[in-house]
Amino acid sequence: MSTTTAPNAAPNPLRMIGQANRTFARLVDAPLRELGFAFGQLPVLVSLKKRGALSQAELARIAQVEQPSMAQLLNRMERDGLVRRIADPADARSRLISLTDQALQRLPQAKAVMDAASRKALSGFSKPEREQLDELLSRVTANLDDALAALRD
Amino acid sequence: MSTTTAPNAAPNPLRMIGQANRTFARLVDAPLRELGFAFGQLPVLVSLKKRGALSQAELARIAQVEQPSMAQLLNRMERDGLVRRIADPADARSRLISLTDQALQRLPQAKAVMDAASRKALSGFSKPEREQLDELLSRVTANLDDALAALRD
DNA sequence: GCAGAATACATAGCTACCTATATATGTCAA
DNA sequence: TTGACATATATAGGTAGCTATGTATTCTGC
Repeated sequence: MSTTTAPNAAPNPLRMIGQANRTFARLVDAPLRELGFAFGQLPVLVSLKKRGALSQAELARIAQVEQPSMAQLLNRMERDGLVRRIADPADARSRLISLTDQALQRLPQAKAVMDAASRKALSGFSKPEREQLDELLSRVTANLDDALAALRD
Repeated sequence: MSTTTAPNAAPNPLRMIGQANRTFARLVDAPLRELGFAFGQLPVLVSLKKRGALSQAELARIAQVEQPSMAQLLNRMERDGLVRRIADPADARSRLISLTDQALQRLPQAKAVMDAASRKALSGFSKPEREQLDELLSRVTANLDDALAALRD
């Protein structure tokens, strides 16, 4: 009946999800910071590398965060020399975001850090188990997205 | 080849975990706020109800957050009249945290909000699927905790 | 061709985490 | 019994998200 490892009885999956998320972020924080990056920036960096210059709105949609969250993230990234915002010739409201050379050069190392942490998170998982986890998690996120969308009516 | 629902190709489980966590928090945010509570407070509230007055350090351990995170959370909870800090007669460094009557009265409704959101998140899951998810997630969190502990040597 | 709706972004202010570091108290061993 | 270490909390400053709201531009229907 001891609870040395699990301080709380109920293994609520949402509690574990929150815990996993924070622990993962802590795990990659220091090595990413050494490279000049931060945890939340990776989806932006990867998308910009893959797809070239994008608008803030597109980046927010890709990263699935709200527009002000993306605006602030890009502010920090611009401040840190990872990203440039240049006026969109086709739309005066918008600016196109693109990677700096520095970001482009160091991105592979950052991806390696993320991949290594992901591998650690899934160590001991067979391929069917990984697939099972992906499937169950995507059903959870779909359910949650539906429930949130139902509120926004 | 359209990507209307999933804007990003790779179904990285850690990405989905982050997404699930944020969507869950957004889902319960408004109803909890209406009750005078917030998302991060629930582990504290539940623990204090179950186990009586506890120190800040114990609460941090239970909620699995760092001590300064818990200190700030308790500051906000005290400000909002949910919690009291009284000097620990046995240790002048410490203060014991306890629930106010207001928090105690409204807590059942807050738990109902959380439970309803959890049920939504897991809707369509059979009992074996829920158990599978719990098991896979607890292995992920254990792996991540181990990896983080390995850094702290 | 223009008024109103929609869109793109910015800003303000909040929660909830984190690391690093400081301060006060307790504990224990020489 | 006192000095060194350990423990409990506080503070400073940062990231990353959120809602609500404001402003500038574009689009659209009449």
